[in-house]
Amino acid sequence: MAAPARRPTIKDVARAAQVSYQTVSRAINDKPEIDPDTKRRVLEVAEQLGYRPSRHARALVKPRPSTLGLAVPDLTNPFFPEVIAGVIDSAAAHGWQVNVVSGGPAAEAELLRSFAAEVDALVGYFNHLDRAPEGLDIPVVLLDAEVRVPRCGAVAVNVDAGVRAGVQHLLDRGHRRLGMIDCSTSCDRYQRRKSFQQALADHGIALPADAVVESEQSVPGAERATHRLLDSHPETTAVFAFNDLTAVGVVRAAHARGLRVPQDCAVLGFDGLMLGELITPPLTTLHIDKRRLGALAVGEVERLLAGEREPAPVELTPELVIRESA
Amino acid sequence: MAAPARRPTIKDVARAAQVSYQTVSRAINDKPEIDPDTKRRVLEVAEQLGYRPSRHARALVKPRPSTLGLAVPDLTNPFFPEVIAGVIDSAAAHGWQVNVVSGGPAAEAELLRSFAAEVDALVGYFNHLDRAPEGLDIPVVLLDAEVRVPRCGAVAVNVDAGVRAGVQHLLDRGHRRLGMIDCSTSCDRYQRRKSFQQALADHGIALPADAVVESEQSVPGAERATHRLLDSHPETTAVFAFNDLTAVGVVRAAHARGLRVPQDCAVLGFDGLMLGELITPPLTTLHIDKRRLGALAVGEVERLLAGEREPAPVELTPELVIRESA
DNA sequence: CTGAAAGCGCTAACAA
DNA sequence: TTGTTAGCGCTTTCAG
Repeated sequence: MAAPARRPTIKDVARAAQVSYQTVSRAINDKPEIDPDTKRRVLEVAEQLGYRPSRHARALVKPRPSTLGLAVPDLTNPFFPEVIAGVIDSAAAHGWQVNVVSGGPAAEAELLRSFAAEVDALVGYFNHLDRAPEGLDIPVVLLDAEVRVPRCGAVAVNVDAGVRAGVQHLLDRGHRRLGMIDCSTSCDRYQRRKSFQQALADHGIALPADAVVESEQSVPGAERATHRLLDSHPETTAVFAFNDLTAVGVVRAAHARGLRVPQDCAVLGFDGLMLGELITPPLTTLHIDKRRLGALAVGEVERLLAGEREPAPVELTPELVIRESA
Repeated sequence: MAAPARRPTIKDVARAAQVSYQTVSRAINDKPEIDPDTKRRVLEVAEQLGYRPSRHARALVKPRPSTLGLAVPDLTNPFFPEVIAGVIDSAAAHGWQVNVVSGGPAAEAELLRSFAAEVDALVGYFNHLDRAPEGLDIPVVLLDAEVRVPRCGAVAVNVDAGVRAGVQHLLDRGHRRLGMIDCSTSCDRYQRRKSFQQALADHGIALPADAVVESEQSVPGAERATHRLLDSHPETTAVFAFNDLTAVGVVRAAHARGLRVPQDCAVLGFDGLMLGELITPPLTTLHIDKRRLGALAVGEVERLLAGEREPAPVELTPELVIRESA
């Protein structure tokens, strides 16, 4: 009968090397109290047997966090991969792995339950959660959360500051008839809209209610929304888009209507994606340092793991990058 | 003295519920041999205590693969997030988590060692590995691997077929003076170049050696490379780009030289990124179903896990998508 | 239906 | 320097 394809354990190594299995443990863990020769021999045998310690057995004995769960709504939106990269890089510095899940709202509830069971901490966008993921005793860091959740870390983008900087820029350029393409799918539901309305109000600029139009968070969705906006408000000279992805849609719709960007219709994005630099005209946008966002989230995980109860929410302020679209 | 913040274990639940801890096990594992009432009560207590079973202890007792490692070279390249999405989705169907690592070649060797220790299978792009990752007894699936590696699964893109379809298209459009922007960073090092040269040779079209120019895999890199190409070969009427990212660079460089695309200089991409649809003019490209690529890779993992030794390499053929750039 | 006992692979005491 | 003994949290026999 053939030997079972079972992975070799520490005991197999011990047997093969003619030592007790604790000695093997010492060898592979680089402990001082072991004879160099024995160690070398043990290591050799281990190598030869293809031995690799079981992470589960190890984790059982010395429990320390090893895996971080990261939930993003949509890998297709170029915003998120950069956040992921930021998380992965900083997590690596702590020796943590990153488990990524990506799923729409539907997946969220169910997914999260099983997912969370497998990680030592959780960071992510939880759009449709009014409160913290329930029954989790692991640290949770919310990204762009609309509300503060007790016992959860949070890193947010200072949308208000960003929107105000954008509005200021548009006003500086002489625009008075503004419109907005907004999306409701984000965690900071309507934050951009509220800030936009408030900023204009503060400047005494009128904004018809239907000059803010709702859109899917996609290029074609934004194109349709823009047509609706410009149909009802052809006098619009500048459009504030929910993000760069939708801004691209706005530009396309404007072009389709024979409008020049920015002369006839200025377009302002949000996010600062590479994509925005590449289209014609290059997008003026409120740039967010997405990698840093990810890194900050990991920082919060660290604090939570260290026992901090209610870390103050961390904020990232977008920076106006003026290119050609506005 | 305050209670330690230790996570409740199965024993804590047992104590609280006044049963033995095996009974708790039965309850949480939905075993038949348990009184419904007891079960409900136990579950209640567990819930209330915030009990969650330890994945490590579980995995120790019933060893079954739970985590899949996924290595991609660059999260910033929009190609990879889609592959990741494909992997995550199919992995989820198996109840597997996905650990993502992203790292350049530098990270690769060292990273991989520690990374691989934590996963039950590995799929990814291993650019600079001539042979399979060593000393891994876990299943490995290579993406776009240049060479077959014993005992490893592989899913590859049929670059040759793609390139030939692209070349055919260019020739059909009447182009005879072709150039290529190639990158060396990929796993299928020089595969595109070789196919390109061969395809042209098969059609009896001359291709000067320096009409294939090497580029960084980035937009600005491709811009520079294109200028070099067009400086030495101003007669070029069509450029085959390594991928869509570089194709964007080619288009920009052409525009910068006052060339119209495609009239003065046609540009053909590879990959089929959303980005390509969004730029001006929209890119004609060889579209790869990236999600499917990821899904296929998971399929190979499954086979390897099932004990198959040398699965035949799986191939995906790019599809020509004709838009406006060529 | 429920409890007791063994053991998964490993590390950390403690002895020798 | 090495081996012995526990025990991490859990599932699975096997008795009761």
